[in-house]
Amino acid sequence: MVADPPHDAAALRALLQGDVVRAAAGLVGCRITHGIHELVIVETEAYHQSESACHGYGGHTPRAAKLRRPAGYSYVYLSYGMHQLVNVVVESEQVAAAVLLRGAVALGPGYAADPVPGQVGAVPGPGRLGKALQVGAPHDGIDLLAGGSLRLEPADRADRITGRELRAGPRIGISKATELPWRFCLAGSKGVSTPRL
DNA sequence: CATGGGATTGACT
DNA sequence: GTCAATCCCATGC
Repeated sequence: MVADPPHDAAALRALLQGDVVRAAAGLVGCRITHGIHELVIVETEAYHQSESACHGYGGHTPRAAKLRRPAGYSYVYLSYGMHQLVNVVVESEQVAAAVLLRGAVALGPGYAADPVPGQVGAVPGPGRLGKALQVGAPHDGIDLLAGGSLRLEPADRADRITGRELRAGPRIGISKATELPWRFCLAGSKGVSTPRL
């Protein structure tokens, strides 16, 4: 499997409006920015209401409603009482689905722009990603495609992600629907959490 | 209304 | 490898 992230805003929006699994694969290589904090996404997981590991599984609960936002909105929630996990809501408002951002490589102040092997600024793990981005509860429900302070951006050609090897495997830290290979990561990136694929 | 289990991580044995 | 920290929310009485 080869990484092929969108390189312009229209392609990014179209990706997010489509299938959640393809969106998860396509977000690897895209950037997420919050003020001066800028990350290249290197690991993601797909979650869909049709499978039991998803927060939107099994009906219309308050939590599930957060996954039924328009494509491109954020879903940020507290895990284990201490980690802010960042998701990008995808597909339509009729469907509860989102992509969890699990790993990244930091750009910007103090970091070297080197998303692939040997890099500085690795941000492996969803908890670390939320912290590196400095997001929390106030950032839940934000339109990430609206050009605000917290925003999702297409892949930058300079990052040289397109064409690199993308690996798929089972999702991490869940006990249900573990058979689905819905975790995606950029091979060889130190921004990928353990266990590496 | 009370309870228990996480889409985790870092420190410690 | 094991464990605690810490809180939202789904589930069950």
